[in-house]
Amino acid sequence: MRRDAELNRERLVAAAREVFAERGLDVALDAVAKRAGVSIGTLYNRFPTRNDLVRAAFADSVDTVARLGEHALGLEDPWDGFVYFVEQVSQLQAADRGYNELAARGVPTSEELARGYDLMSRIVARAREGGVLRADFTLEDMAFVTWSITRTIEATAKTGTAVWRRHLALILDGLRASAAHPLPVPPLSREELADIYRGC
Amino acid sequence: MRRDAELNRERLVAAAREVFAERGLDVALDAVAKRAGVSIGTLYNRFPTRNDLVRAAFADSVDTVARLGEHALGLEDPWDGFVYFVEQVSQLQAADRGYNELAARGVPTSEELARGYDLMSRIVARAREGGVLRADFTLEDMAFVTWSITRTIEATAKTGTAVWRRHLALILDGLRASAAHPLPVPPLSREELADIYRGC
DNA sequence: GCATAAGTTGAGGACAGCGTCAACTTTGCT
DNA sequence: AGCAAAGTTGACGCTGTCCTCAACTTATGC
Repeated sequence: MRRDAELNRERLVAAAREVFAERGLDVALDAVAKRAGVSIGTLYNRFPTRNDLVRAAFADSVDTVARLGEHALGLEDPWDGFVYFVEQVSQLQAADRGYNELAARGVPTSEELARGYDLMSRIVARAREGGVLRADFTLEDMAFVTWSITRTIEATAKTGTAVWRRHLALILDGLRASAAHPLPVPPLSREELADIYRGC
Repeated sequence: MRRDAELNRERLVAAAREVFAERGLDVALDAVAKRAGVSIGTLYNRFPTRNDLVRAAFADSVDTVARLGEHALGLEDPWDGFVYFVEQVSQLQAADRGYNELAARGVPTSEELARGYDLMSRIVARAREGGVLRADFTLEDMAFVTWSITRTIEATAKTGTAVWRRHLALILDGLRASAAHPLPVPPLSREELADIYRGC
């Protein structure tokens, strides 16, 4: 790739990060091109679909989450690890509208999801086996947590305080083994969830 | 109002109900006009803004919810009443995409909200005083419940089973007094919530 | 039955976002 | 320096939705 092309690519990704964070994933792409100081044609040349751009813009968020997951697994108490992970990810979502929307809708690619799946799977399993997380809670149920927080962050974005923390605390209280009452319906299957995130 | 005008009005409202239920509140309005068998001009003549149409279309949903609320208050056990109400409203949401979106965004009018507020207020207070609903749960916290379910219904709409029931059960488990751990942040104030639903 | 107010119609202007492509500019190799 | 390949540009056509309004149709009271 030519040097100027590489530079423009970087500018575009940086601009996309900013614009997505401020205005969400559905912004008009000219806004990104404009902020990058590059023509719309160049944007399309480099990123033929909006998704290509989204993926590029959030590539390092994926890394961040992976790091958070590793750290969570490093904490001695499994429940603390679980809580830590959920809280930190929610924090990321609260700070970045684009990332929040991404968490709600899912990325239309399974590549990096697989990585996150494995990590979360371990965090959940460990917490469950530790005995504090309720026994009937599955990895797929994490989607409920994410979706919930996602919506509350969205709705309360303009509020001064981080009210989502209150919501999250209420949710977590329902996930403790000590709070558990029988659940009426089986969890989503892995395929169902994958379909949802893929948009089928 | 002339007889034909009245008829067209009814047709439009009926069409709006159907179309909103199927495709959400953001459908192109020609779709509604078309289904009503009426020209787009007539639609705009009768309902100058989209909101006017939405309000008309969901007028009786508001009544339904009121009836559910009354019934909930009639149940002897306060907690059962609370659960009944939340479940039934969620059911309505699951059956009608438009209503689900309405619950998520709020109606840009405070008229009928006031009525719902009063009713929910009583349901929540009674359950709290009954001792099963946690003492630190406020009316405003109900928004968290609604938002959560709203999102899950949306995401899992194409799924065969009513997975939202599982999500709701998890939520409810966190609302019991026996599950309560201290909450980190004060609830939304009534004004904050009103602003959110009004879209400020 | 006729006049007139009430109501309807749908073509069309305004707008916003998408994505393309032929003409132009820049890079970097020789 | 010269040149081919790589890259950039932005005006433009397309699509979809909104909303209006001048011309037309219909209901109703007399």
